Amino acid sequence: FVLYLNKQSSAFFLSPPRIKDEPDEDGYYASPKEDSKPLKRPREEDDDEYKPKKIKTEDTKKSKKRKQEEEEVKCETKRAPEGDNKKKKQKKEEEQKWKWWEEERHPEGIKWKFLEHKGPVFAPPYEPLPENVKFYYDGKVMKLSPKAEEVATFFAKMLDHEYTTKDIFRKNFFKDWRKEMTSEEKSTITNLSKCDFTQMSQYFKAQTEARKQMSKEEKQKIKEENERLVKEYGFCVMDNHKERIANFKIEPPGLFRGRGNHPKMGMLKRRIMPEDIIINCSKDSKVPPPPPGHKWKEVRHDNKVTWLVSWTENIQGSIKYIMLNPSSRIKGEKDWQKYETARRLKKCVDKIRNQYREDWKSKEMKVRQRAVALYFIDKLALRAGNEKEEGETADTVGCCSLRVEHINLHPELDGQEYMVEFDFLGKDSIRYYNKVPVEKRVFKNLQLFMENKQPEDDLFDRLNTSILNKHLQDLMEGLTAKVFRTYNASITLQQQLKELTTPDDNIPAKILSYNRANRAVAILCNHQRAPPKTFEKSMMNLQTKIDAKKDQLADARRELKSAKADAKVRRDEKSKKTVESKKKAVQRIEEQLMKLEVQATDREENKQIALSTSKLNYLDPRISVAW
DNA sequence: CAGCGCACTTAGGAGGTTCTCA
DNA sequence: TGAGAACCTCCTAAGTGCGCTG
Repeated sequence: FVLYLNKQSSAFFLSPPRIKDEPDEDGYYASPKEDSKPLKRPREEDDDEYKPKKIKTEDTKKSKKRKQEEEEVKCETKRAPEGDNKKKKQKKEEEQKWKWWEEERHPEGIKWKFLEHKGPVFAPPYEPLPENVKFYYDGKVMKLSPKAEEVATFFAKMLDHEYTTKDIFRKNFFKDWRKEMTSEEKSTITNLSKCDFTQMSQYFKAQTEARKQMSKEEKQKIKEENERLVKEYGFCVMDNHKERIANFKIEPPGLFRGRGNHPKMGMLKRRIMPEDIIINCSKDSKVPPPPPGHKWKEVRHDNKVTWLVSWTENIQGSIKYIMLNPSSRIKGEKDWQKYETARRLKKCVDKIRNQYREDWKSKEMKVRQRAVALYFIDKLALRAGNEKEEGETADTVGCCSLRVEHINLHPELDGQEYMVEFDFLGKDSIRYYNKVPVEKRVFKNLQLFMENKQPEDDLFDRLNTSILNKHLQDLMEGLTAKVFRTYNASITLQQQLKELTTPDDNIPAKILSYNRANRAVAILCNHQRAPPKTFEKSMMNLQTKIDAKKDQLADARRELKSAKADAKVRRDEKSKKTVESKKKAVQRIEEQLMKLEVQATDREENKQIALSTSKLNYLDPRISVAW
């Protein structure tokens, strides 16, 4: 079953249950028996460590003992006298007793004690085009300076992409390209439309093709070379453990590809040099040397953060980081904490729901807006919706940043009362479109919030994420808007799995059920994907197969019928046997048909839905394991 | 309490690799 | 065995949320 889960969540299967991982009163996270044993994480300094194949289980006695100890800690906490400060202090002490596999936990805020790494891998230097690949301006051959040529190749490589037809993209690109030109080039090249990149484009296409056509040995060689690079730079040592680094390669230069309608699309992402790089490692480690003839921007020793390398990117001026792989302790632990917070929310979510329902009646506008927004976040799993700088990014919104133009109120629609129609672009400019019936009070409140406002005005003008999260913090320690998404995603999976699966289903049916449960979550979270380019065709192929199977089935049935009739007349062993084999054939074909139909359903339902994001980030893996 | 910087999580697309089935 | 589908990994953009400052 582990195969159905993304490998990147694998840290979970290896993490010892530090507090009781037992089902609560509703059977939430009911674990199989084996699950209660602590699982040992192989810690040899092994090249394969990041994808451990064997999971050793610790001996049961020891685990029982540990469990008892943890239980005692818990009980003590429970018996502890009330009083916030004391409670908090005790909680901190309790936290300090937790272990990440027989290890001391760091004091709060400290992320590591020792960190050593080899530094980043820089993008390969630019290789000038061969002489025979020409660039034409206004129909005439033109030899570009290396710098201008490099930037031109970025554009040429994207020529087939829709991006290069967009006005903003072209404008931004041309502006930044001109900055890289010599004054001579600048005076000649004044119009992008007169630039002919086709030879460059063809050259790169030929290269891609050649790469595809390479022999097995050559491909193997490249693969080995990559593996060597990973071996050398892809790992670091953090607190006695060798850990895999997620992105040890510095992003190569290129043209910025924003998502959606991004005002900066096409701008030049400049090459990152060692002089841009900040190295973070521990004082007592071997500091990675900068490339010969270069210097780092800075070397620091900050153990309150998890990153190894950072630099400032030139498009938005934001900081980029090199951090560890999801299989690392530091990421896995954080991930686990996230799901534990979601589990804590489960315990008080009813109270919170009652509270926000009460708040819909509040005399204070601010409180009402907060309550309605929270209702949306809870019911529809919307994102928080931080403010963003206007004109710097694509125009997308979340809950708190919804504008009047993003919703439509229908007192009645499709035979239902109090319908709200949402239509806005969310993260990554993915459209959120949904029609939902809401409670009358919510509907009336929305009417109130929209009164005397322009379409481009904020729906929740007295609210932002910081106000909302401060309120949530008061309701439960560690509660923020995003916790609702995690909680509702995981609980939906659990409920759907329970509802959709029957123990005696066959395997394809169970897979379909699991995918359907996963799909319910993906729909809730609005995780979409572009339908595969060959979707229609592949669907048609499948349908042809199904039709053929159906014909085959009809034939087989007919044959069975005639065999039966035959057997009735002849009454001999041979004809009886024929009937039996024909029967089996019908059965087999029926099964095959069923399998195909299940496949078709699964694929059709999955056309525009991406299951991976929820699997990776929202579904507590323990639910899947338990199922 | 606004505004900003920083750190970290969540996201879809591209493109390569592996699997499946006729 | 080969084509096409499915899957996986990498890449990097785009979110969330916290803490500091004035």
